[in-house]
Formats: sequence, C-alpha cells, structure tokens
Amino acid sequence: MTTRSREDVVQAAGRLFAARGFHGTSMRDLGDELGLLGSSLYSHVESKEQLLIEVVQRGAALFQALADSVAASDRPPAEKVAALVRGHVDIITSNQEQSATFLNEARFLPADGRTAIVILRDRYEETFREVIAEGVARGAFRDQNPALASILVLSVLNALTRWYRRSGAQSPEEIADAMVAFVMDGLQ
Amino acid sequence: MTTRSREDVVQAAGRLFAARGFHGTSMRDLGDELGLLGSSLYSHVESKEQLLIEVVQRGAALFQALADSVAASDRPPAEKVAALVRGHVDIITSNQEQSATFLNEARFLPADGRTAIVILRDRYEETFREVIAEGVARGAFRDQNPALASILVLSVLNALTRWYRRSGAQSPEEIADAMVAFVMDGLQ
DNA sequence: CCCCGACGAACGAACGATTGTTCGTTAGCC
DNA sequence: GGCTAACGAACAATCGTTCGTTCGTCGGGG
Repeated sequence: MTTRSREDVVQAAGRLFAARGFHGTSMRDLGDELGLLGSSLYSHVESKEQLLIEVVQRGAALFQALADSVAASDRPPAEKVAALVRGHVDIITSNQEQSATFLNEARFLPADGRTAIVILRDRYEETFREVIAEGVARGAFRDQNPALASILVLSVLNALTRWYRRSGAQSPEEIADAMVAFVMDGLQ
Repeated sequence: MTTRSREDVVQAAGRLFAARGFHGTSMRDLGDELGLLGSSLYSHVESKEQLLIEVVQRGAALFQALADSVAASDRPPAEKVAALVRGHVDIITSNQEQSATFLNEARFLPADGRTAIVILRDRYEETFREVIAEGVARGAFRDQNPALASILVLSVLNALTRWYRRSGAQSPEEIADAMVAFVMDGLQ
C-alpha cells in the first residue's frame, strides 16, 4: 500500500464534494475513498473547511487564467467570445469535479473565503460583459444589455458541469462547436 | 402565536433547502425558521427525507404542467419554444426556492424517489427536444442536434434559479424577453 | 552490509457537539 | 373536556477533530 499525498486528498475532496456535496461528505467518507481512516487525513490537511477552500481556489484560478489570457489578446470581440467559450468548455471537460465544486459548493465557504471567491467570480463575469459590450459598440453584436447577455452565455457554459460525461455522445470539441454556434447566434 | 400547518413546514423547507442545501439544513434550523423546536415539526411531517420528496415533487409538477400544456397546443415550433421559455421563467420567478431545491437537491433523494424525479426531468427535456426537432424538420430552425440544443436552452433557463433576485434590475418580463431573443436566435 | 534511530504516515480510541427522531407531558383552542 | 400542536428531555448515531501509539521506510554509523 502506497502512502498518500496532500494532493491525493485535495483531488479526492474535489471528487466527493462534487458528487455528494460538502455537507454530504464526511471526513470518514473521504478516508474511505483513499483507503484511509478519516482521522488519518489530518496528517495532510488542517481541516475539512481548508480542504474546501483549496478545491474552490484551484477551480477559480483555472477560469481566471483563461479570462486574463483572452482579455489581454488583441482580437475582435467575436473571436474573443469564441475563445472564452472554447476555453471554458476545455476547463470543465478536463476538470469536471473541481469545476463543479467551485460552482456549487463555494457558498459553503466561511464568510471571508466566500467573499474572496465572489470577487473572483464577478471579475470573470466582468470579462464576458466587457467583451460583449465592445462587440455591441462595434456593431458586431446586436444592441442588447451586456450584463444580461453575459449571464446568459455563462449559464450555457456553467451548466456543462452538470451534464458532461466523458463517455457521452458528444466530444468536448463537438460541444464547444455547438456552444460557439449557439452563443454567437444568440448575441448577433 | 398562531399554530403552523404542514404547508408552512413544506414551504420553509423549500426556502432553507435552497439556501443552505438539504444536508446543510437541520430539523432544528427548520424549527427556528418557523419559531418552533425541531421536534415539533414531527407533528406535521414524517421525516426530513419526506419533506425533501414533497418539495421536489411540487417543483417537478410545476414544470410538467407547463410542458404538457405547450405540447398539447397547436402552434408552430417557434411559438412553442417561446411559450416554453416564458412559462419556465414565470415558474422560477414565482417559485424560486422550490425550483432551486428541485434542480439542486433532488440528487439527495432516496434511490426510488430519485429515479422517479429523473424520469420526470427527462420527460420535460424531451418536450423541448421534440419541439426543436420539429422546428428543424420544418426549416424554422437551422440544422442541428435537437438533443444538444435542448440541453443548451434548458441551461439558460435553469440557471435563472441561481441569479434571479426579486429586487434586481430586470423584471421577469424583461428577463423572459431577453431569453426568448437569445434562444430563438441561437436556434435559428 | 547490516543495524538502528528518526521521522512522517496511518491507526484507532476517544472527545464533545450535533444529527434525526421518539415520547411522555403541557398548553391552548373548539 | 377533548384534540392536537408544541414542548423538552432523551436516544443512538454520526459529525469534525485530537492524541497517543504503531508501522514502514530511509539515511548514516559501526
């Protein structure tokens, strides 16, 4: 029997928190998942709460990196939206449990950690809003409320954590293609 | 102090399950919400699980009624989609907590109740799929995979449980208008 | 080359708190 | 005066966490 690392524990937490919810997962459940006792996890991690913080922060970092990279690029708004959609789909299909925990369980963070995550999430949404607003200003998209439009686009994207199955009928590329088509037509 | 009814308990459960999650809500929390002790709730309800079943089933019934009514109507596909979107928005904005519990907490139902709900949810999605397929067949919508398209439309609609605020900037009618426009253009 | 000491991982019992639920008792309305 | 909602103590189970102990491995000195 090999010994487990902190990394193993964080990954198992991402998996179980996504599947059963934070409050539906006990430290003993987490131990079972790794072939350990619940108490043994405290060799690797300070608390259950800290485990949630770590999973959620990693999820947030993935999306933040995408937003920063696209925002910094010098491309027309339509291409930026397409890049955001494809990048978002790629993050979720490659890190589904982590993304699901980030999106669904962040509300169970302690107050201070939660506000930090809300700020990150707002900043991510702001990137979408600004790109859409730029597209409207340039006439690439029809006249519409960018705040509302960005919410609708993110609705389509975030729901992917709920229905994507690695063994499903559609490949990540097909999903991304369909979402780009749907979203671009919805904006234009 | 007035006495509480079973209805009061179910409604409070819908509220708290939506806000804190099923596993994050204790019977004593629910009692507090109603000015009662946790144990007093058992005068009205058999178990915490039964309470979840009841909230989720009510949520499912609302959406099922909408789907049945629209499916039975004799209108072109584009109008049916618009009616589904507007009806869906109306249900969520009028019953936000119940809808949120239905969509987010149904996975914590006991196995038998869960499969029953999954069947209802599949049937609801099937209504969308059929209407879209009909629209594609008649040339009202562009050629696309109706299964995937129905998921994308429902993604936009269901996310409303997460961001709608009665005191928010957009009225339910404005939201419905924006969603109809977004979805119809995404399909056409 | 072997042994030994050290160190971290894992154990397992135990803690106090909280969970869902039961039940005998009390109190308020028709 | 009876019915029932509500109380409040109590239950077994489970929760997150602590802690003293055991196990396994790895590096250095004889």
